[in-house]
Amino acid sequence: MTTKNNPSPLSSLPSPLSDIIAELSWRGLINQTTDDENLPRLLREKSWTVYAGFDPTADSLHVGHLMALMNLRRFQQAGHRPIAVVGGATGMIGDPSGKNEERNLLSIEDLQANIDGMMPQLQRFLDFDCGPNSAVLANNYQWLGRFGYLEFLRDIGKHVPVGVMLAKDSVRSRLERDDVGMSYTEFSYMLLQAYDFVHLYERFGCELQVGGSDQWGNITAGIDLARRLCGVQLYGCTCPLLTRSDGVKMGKTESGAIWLSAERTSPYQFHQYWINLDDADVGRCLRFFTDLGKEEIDAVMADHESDPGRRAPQRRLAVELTRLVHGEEGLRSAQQATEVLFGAEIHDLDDAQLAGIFADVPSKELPRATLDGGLPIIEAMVKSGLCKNKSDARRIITQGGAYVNNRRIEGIEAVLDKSHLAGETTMILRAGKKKYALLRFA
RNA sequence: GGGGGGUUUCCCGAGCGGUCAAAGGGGUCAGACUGUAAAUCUGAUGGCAAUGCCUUCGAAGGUUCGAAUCCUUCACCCCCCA
Repeated sequence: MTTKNNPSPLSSLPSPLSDIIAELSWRGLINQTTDDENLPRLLREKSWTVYAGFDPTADSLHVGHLMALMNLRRFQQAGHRPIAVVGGATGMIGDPSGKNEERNLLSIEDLQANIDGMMPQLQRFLDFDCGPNSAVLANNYQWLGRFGYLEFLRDIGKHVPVGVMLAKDSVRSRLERDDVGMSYTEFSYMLLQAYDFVHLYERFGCELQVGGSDQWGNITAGIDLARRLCGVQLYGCTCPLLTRSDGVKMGKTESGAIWLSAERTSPYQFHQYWINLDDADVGRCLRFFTDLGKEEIDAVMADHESDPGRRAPQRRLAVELTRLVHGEEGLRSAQQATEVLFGAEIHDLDDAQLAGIFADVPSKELPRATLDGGLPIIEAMVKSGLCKNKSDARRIITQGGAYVNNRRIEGIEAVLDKSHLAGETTMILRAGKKKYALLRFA
């Protein structure tokens, strides 16, 4: 996160207790609920407390977490109270749901670092100062950490039939495989999450848990436990797993996940990811990830039909999401870099533009003297990080994919000198259509 | 315990003494067309001081002028009979 803690305004709140299920439903955000019949009505009758959990598997959230986060946010906008739970305890165990092999345990230090990284990100999406439905941020280590093993077995484990646990998808799919197994530790994971739900019910009156479709088993485990332990009926609601039209998990690229932290994925890269989204996916993403209403999304998509070349929905999506995740500042720098890089041939850059670009686009600094004798283009491509070695650079140049300041370089013998500087000290290299890097000669 | 099959370049998968940096496909990358889209077409896809040199075909040795290909040992995987 580049900018401060000002979650974008929730002032445009729909009137309290609008029909949240209907809202999620037209957005395509409901995979299943535990009570299709009554939940919509119940959620209109009073303000609920709703929770979603996030295990600290990395020091940043990524696009894959966005759905659940936006869900919590929408519940808050609809007048409910969201609780974002960081899995300080559950993260120590590892959720087997959706995983096809046993995971390595994280060290306590790593876990803490991950929690520290995720907390402020979670805060961006929710409003912590809006009266009775102000968001709550919690760490389940606070209540799970103090449990003794025997105590847990007596108080919690006694109420959970193993038959039911074995029937859960997350367990069954693992047991059916003969190449991997499942440890007792991971098997127990669902009990911890089940108890989370019970605890949040007792402590905050939380009656609804939301999450991805892979969380269904864990959510229903919590509901069962609450029924046995407290004699109450809790509810669950899952959203679909988000994949792109080509089957790849949304937010995954060749080079890894798209993160929400500016250190891992710069605002520019983040912005670019959405700009480059397939036409086939962009409509869904607008519904999933933005606060835009139905009319507005329909309008943008209609615009796209009549003039696809403008790629209005991708641009709109990129703007909305970059602003939400990186703030106005991050958005501005991403847009500025985009404008310069994807514009025409680059001649003169002013300092303001440079500052914006340098923050975000991969850049390398080289001694100014490098230019005196001339810098072979092959070397420049490698030094900038655009090409992984000289053969690679040769290939790209030969095939016509190398550009300096948006002007194609012809011939692998080309040598760069001061005349190639786009500004005082900077050259803009490009490999292919959209991979940029800056070289600064200081 | 006995018998058989396998391990190949990012992945799948051919090759079974020289013509093998290794077919084919997938992926990836670049180009053309477009729209920083998709589809399609074209090309590239071990490295380097580059018409040559070096490293690669599970690991280590060996045979040979020459080994991914043959032999030996080891490791891992699969199948069949116990």
